Amino acid sequence: MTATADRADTRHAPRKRAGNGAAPGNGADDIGLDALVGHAGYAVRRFQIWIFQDFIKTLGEVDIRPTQYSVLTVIGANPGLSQMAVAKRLGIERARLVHLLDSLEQRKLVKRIRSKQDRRSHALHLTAQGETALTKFKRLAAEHERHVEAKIGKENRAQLLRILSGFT
Amino acid sequence: MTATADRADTRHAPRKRAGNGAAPGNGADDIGLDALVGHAGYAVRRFQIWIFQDFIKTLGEVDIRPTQYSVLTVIGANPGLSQMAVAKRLGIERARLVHLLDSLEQRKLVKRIRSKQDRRSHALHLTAQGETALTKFKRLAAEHERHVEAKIGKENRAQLLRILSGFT
DNA sequence: CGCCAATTGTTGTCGTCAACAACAATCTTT
DNA sequence: AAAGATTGTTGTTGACGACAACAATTGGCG
Repeated sequence: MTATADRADTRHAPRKRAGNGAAPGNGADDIGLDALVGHAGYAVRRFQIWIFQDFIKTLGEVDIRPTQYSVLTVIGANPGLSQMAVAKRLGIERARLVHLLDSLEQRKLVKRIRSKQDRRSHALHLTAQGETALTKFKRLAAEHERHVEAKIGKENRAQLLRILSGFT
Repeated sequence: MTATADRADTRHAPRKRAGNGAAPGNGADDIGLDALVGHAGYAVRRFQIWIFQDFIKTLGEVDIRPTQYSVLTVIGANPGLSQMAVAKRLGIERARLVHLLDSLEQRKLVKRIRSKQDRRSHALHLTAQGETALTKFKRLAAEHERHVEAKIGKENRAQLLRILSGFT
């Protein structure tokens, strides 16, 4: 399988840049993304990764991840909701919410109370400890939000929220 | 799932009915997100999920996912890159890129060629089949992009790209 | 030159997350 | 009462990111 010295020279197409010999030393700094630029999904994905990493880092001292935070705030604002309602509202699989709540309940932040009206469902509430913790989480989340402002600009962040307001 | 074009349910404060009786029948339509509104990360996450789902669905007939598409476009625009360079440029773990390329190479869209300059690295190229396939993928991706425009508005999409241009 | 560190691709593990499927308990409908 | 739907739960699958370890190869440096 060696040989093939001639290689037929497939020079018919790409007159782009970067020849044929892999450029490992290339620091990836001058690689053109070309067609990728102009794709909303790509930019949004990269931005979302950045935002989540900053959120996780900023709320790192309290060990709260974005999804956990969203669950806590929704329960805090609407005590007594069922797991189904929370899952539907946040776009989480109810199977996934089970594990999230297991963790939050173990940490004494949330409690599940069997509903008397519908004994299939659980009424979700914050514990007293959970309430005080949530206020701290919100303070840290606000700090994270300021990081976002510092990153893209206050005005741009406001426009972003306006543009995406339909997805909340 | 269902579109739910616009659902501006900006109801004010949710009566914190401390009732302990879970409301399972609640269609989650009138649950206040409260504190969650105003968090850039939440809006961006929901938007990104929507975008990816539309991308996957629109490119479903050719079975190409967003990450695969990004790899193909980068290789197509910069033939001969090493795996390391591609991984670094797209923010993908090089370990992850291995599997992506295994799949794309199996589908005869990409080929790895041992570099003569640095025999550790592979020069990545599109196959002839891969080139023609990519033009079709780009056509479908453009269609997806039009879906985004239809969803948030042409002007808003342009602003979004401008705001997030620093993350590409 | 020869040895040691770094790089590249690869394999493997672990944890997160979305999408499903199946199930018991419980409601709702008929 | 029987049939069907809903709720919470468990489990599986697959995409994805973060690491760690490894062989082959390259480059640096004495």
